[in-house]
Amino acid sequence: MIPSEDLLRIAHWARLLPADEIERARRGVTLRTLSKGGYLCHRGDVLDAWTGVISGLLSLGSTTAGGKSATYAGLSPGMWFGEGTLLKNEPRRYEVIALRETRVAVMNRKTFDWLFENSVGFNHFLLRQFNERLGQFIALVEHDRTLDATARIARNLAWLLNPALTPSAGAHIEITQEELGLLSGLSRQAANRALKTLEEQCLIKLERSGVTVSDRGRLAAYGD
DNA sequence: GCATTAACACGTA
DNA sequence: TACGTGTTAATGC
Repeated sequence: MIPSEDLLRIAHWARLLPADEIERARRGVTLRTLSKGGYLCHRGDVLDAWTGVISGLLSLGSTTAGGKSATYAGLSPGMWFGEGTLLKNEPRRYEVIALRETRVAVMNRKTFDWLFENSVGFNHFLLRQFNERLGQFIALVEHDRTLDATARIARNLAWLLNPALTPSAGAHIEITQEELGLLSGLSRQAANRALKTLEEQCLIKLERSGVTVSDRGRLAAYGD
């Protein structure tokens, strides 16, 4: 259980809810810290919770039988995820790993179900989030085969800062080039080259342990 | 050709 | 000192 002020700070969707629903929500949320490399869940786990990233960075991906790992998306502060698994009541299909020490907020299933059944504001948020994710998925199947390293980095960066999913995030994100490489399936060196290319085109500004995006629209459409 | 790993130099927290 | 970054060299598909 966490105070209402904390919930409002870490969960932008809470602002869509009336006071009584915020009260209900905060009672079902606990905080947890994952250390670097730690698993939030493995593939096949039944994780009975909905999760929000407070600080740090998570990667969502899978590992093949051969031990090869693939990352599908980064989860940055402000993002909430896992609703698909909860609504379908099935095991997690992916694994979620902390790329660095990460604070998460965990909402238990009972609370999630109650909000889903009773809160109009909560459902508006879920629908909006589904819509945004569907848009990303469509873009992925449309262009994935032809994307080069620079475009993959550009897309991952744009996704991490999607204002519909992380309205609290500005144009700046704290992420190392190595972490961006992990998310994009590239080595640190290749990620560095791709980022330099994007910086030369004035789409981003590189900083130590961070990137500031100057033109998110062009970044998201890079390579199209 | 483009990506990967390994290695090293450099600046900063 | 440890870490993030920028670069180069050797190697693989």
